[in-house]
Amino acid sequence: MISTPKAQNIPPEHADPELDALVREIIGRVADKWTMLILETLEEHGRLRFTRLGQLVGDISQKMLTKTVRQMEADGLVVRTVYPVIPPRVDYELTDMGRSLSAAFCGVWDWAEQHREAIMEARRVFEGRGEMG
Amino acid sequence: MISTPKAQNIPPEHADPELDALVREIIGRVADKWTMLILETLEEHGRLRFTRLGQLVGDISQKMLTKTVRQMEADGLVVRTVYPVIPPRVDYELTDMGRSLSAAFCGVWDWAEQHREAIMEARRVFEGRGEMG
DNA sequence: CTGGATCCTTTTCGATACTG
DNA sequence: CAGTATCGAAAAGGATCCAG
Repeated sequence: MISTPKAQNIPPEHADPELDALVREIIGRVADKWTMLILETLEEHGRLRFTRLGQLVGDISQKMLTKTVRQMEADGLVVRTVYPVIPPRVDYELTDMGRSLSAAFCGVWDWAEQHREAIMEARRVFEGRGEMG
Repeated sequence: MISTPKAQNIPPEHADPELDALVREIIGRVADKWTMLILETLEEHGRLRFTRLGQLVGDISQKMLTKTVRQMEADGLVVRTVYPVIPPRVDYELTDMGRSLSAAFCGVWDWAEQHREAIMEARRVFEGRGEMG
């Protein structure tokens, strides 16, 4: 690990180490492939059942779907509604906070779509220079 | 893995499976904790040397810093400048594309800062309900 | 100083089997 | 249907040593 000597000239607004650590932790959870995909799917399709959500997300294992959606529920991004019926039925839906995060991620999705060709080209150039494996 | 039967009513603009896969792959790479932190650090501080970049990013090992920054270079997000001096000096700087991605992520950083209290509260409530380990 | 190479631990993830 | 439990493969990540 790289040593951080004294954190010298940090601007006052970024000075609080605990707050910064919390924001980092949140980013670490939310800036996740599956979280983003599930967020987008629920934003687009609204309330969904477990299996249907998995189908629409795409290549996600049931294990990761369960885990991610639970974490999102714990963070207040989705609400989980269990119907006491047989066979069981569980619906997932974004909260207002979940929708606001989805909106915040819109810029990243747009960026990815708009720059996909430039990225492919950059990779070709990099490959051609013979660097990396 | 959850089976995706036929992908029935997908809107035409999201129909291309190859394009969608590519955008997904890009999201998978940029929606990464280290990538976001390095992006932010370079956006805020401008051109930086390897060690200094690591210090400013924070708790990152040299291995992950090297790996992430190489990947970002391959994708055209940063330029790496090697000075033929002893001891060696290598500078990292965002490209225009890197800066545009940083801008796209701004909304997510703002979201994390603005909702940190709501998230903590949601976690307390969830914990109190006794769900999850 | 900037990493590459190596070893080792931890975490992630998928596949499978099983339950209410 | 909506999970939980478990196993093993694979990837992420850290620590250390070494070279140009």
